[in-house]
Amino acid sequence: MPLPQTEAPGRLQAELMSRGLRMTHQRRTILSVVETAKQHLDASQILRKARRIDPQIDRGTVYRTINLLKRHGLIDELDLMHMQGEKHYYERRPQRDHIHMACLRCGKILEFESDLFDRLKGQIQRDCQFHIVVTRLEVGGYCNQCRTSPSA
Amino acid sequence: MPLPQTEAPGRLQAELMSRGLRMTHQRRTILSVVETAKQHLDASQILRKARRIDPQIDRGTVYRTINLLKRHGLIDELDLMHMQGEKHYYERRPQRDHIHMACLRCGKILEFESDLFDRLKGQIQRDCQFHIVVTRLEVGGYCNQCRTSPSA
DNA sequence: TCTACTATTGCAACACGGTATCAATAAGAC
DNA sequence: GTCTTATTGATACCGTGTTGCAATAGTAGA
Repeated sequence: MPLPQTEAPGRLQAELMSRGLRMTHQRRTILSVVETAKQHLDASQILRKARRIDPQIDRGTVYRTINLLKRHGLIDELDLMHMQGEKHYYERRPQRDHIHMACLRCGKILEFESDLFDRLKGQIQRDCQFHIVVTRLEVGGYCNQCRTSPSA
Repeated sequence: MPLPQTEAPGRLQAELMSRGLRMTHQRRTILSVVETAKQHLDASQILRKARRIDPQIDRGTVYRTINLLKRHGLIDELDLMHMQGEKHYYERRPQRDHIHMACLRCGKILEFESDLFDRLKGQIQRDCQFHIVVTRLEVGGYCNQCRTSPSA
């Protein structure tokens, strides 16, 4: 059951098309999965969700599309402190960078935006004369519940 | 050619012994490699260097020792923006956290300490009520030379 | 120094994320 | 519709990291 071709293209799809890339229905499917994701997905989760829409989709195509989106700066790759295995997680690149905090006990992922973080990036650019393309700040530790709950 | 048993134990070795762990000569060898490393090493580099000292050392032992050091908070694991493959790099945990900057063109790794970073961590602990165990701030971009050199 | 206990090792097989190759297919321009 | 060529699916492959198990070797205690 392919996506209806008439569907209003999401931002990712519009971005890729404006860059002159071919919009295959496999790509459309994968983009819609990434675009509507409620949490951070890894490659195999993206594949699974994409196959619910188009069961023929291949693993390789998912990896190739992820790389395409990465190269175009449309998604960010996260490790989330490698809490389970060595997989990577993806999210649409946000307007403003944020920090990911992973609770080492319950596995919850928290996000946090901060002026200090923005200023720190400015400092890096200035003091190190380093032109920043992408940043990744991940923090491992214990969230409020896990810190304070009985058997912590 | 095993390390002389009389060698003054490094800090890593002393730490592990003080925690009551068995000090095998394989561990001593691996610790000495990690401790004397001039740059960030990945697991297979650690194995190669360790085998120059003790050719019998097994890959599994290297991974087990790395995990041991990680669990005890004695080394930090880095991704260095996955510039080549999915391997991880290791370094002794420093007194003060620092930022890693990876040049996407020449591959150079720069390190940077910053008060702003320290303050940001404080803010995270306070505002998010999150108890920080480990942080990793990695930045990908272009270093000064690569930004300004002709064919950049 | 010897003994006994058990953590640790080497080995080999495995799990898994991700990549490469290549013929077949299908976007999209004309 | 036709043609060009980017993209796909299939498959084999690579490298990192893990696991199970019998053999080995630290270490504590006598």
